Amino acid sequence: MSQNGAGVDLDTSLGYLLKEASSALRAAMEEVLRPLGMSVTHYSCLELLAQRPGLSNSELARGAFVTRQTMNVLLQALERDGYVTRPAEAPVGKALPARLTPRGRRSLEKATTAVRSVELKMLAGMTEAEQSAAFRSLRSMIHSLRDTNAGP
Amino acid sequence: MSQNGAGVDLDTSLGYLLKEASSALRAAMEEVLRPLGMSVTHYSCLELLAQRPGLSNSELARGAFVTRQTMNVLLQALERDGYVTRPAEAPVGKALPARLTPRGRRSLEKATTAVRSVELKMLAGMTEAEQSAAFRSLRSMIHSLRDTNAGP
DNA sequence: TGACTCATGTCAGAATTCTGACATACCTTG
DNA sequence: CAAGGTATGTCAGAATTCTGACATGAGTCA
Repeated sequence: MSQNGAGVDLDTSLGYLLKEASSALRAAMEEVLRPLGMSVTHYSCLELLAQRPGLSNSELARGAFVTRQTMNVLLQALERDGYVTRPAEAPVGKALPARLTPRGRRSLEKATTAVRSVELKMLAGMTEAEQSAAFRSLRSMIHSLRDTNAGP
Repeated sequence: MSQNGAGVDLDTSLGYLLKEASSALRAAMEEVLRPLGMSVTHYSCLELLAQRPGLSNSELARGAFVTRQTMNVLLQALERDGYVTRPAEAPVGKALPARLTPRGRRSLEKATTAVRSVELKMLAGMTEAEQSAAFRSLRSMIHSLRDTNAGP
């Protein structure tokens, strides 16, 4: 085990561990959201709108790490089901600012409770200092990976 | 900004940061693997086989965080194109141990070089101690999230 | 003013991944 | 030994997500 020195060695690869953790988190979130009939992207969209009302479709897409097109499909469904409202015309440009309806806010409440339990479980076993260290590490990774090829 | 105390607050959520980092890593890997005509799952499969020859389809699926069915589709393509070989009959049970062909090994070499550059870029700006801390943090998160509902 | 660039919303089709289901093989338990 | 439980490979269809493309609105610059 862990004999290969030339490769990337999955056992000691931070990238692999990152994917593993992310996968575990996603699975845990899906598990608690399924009883509420909500997907992770679905929840992410509502949570983003709760914290930053008026985000456009494209901004929501970036915040949820999906494409504009995917978020558009979701937003249309959320709008049709009365969780979200968008003006018929753009106040400026083409961007339509989306907002939660009372129904959307109510739906989000339960989901937030469920998701927070997952987040707490994930943080269990880590001291405050370790959590800070994790936070800094992830921020550093994200920063280093940004603009992979920003050459001339 | 960060005014909401009731929600999960994306700006301070380790879960959100985890997803962001994972997303950035995946994008960076896709970028360097695309010129080689290889997807991330494609690469993951080859890397797994290089480090643990004889893994079965199901084991590869778990290692690459996809379903058996998805990995099966990939494996059949890899076998058809001569990157991987599997015996016609299972030596024991139903599991077919897969192995890299010389061609598969050669293909993996270039990919590994590309992926390692991404991993190094991701680690840039972190001290050895910080890397260790990140490693421990991620391990802790994974452990805490395992077996969410293992109750009776 | 006019040409150019960039971001956005949206439609349509393709590609990928997943869920459901079935048959088979091993292992445990009584 | 028989029965139940678990794991595997695989097929088929559904659902999700992505890529490609187009038109529109706003800002930039000569």
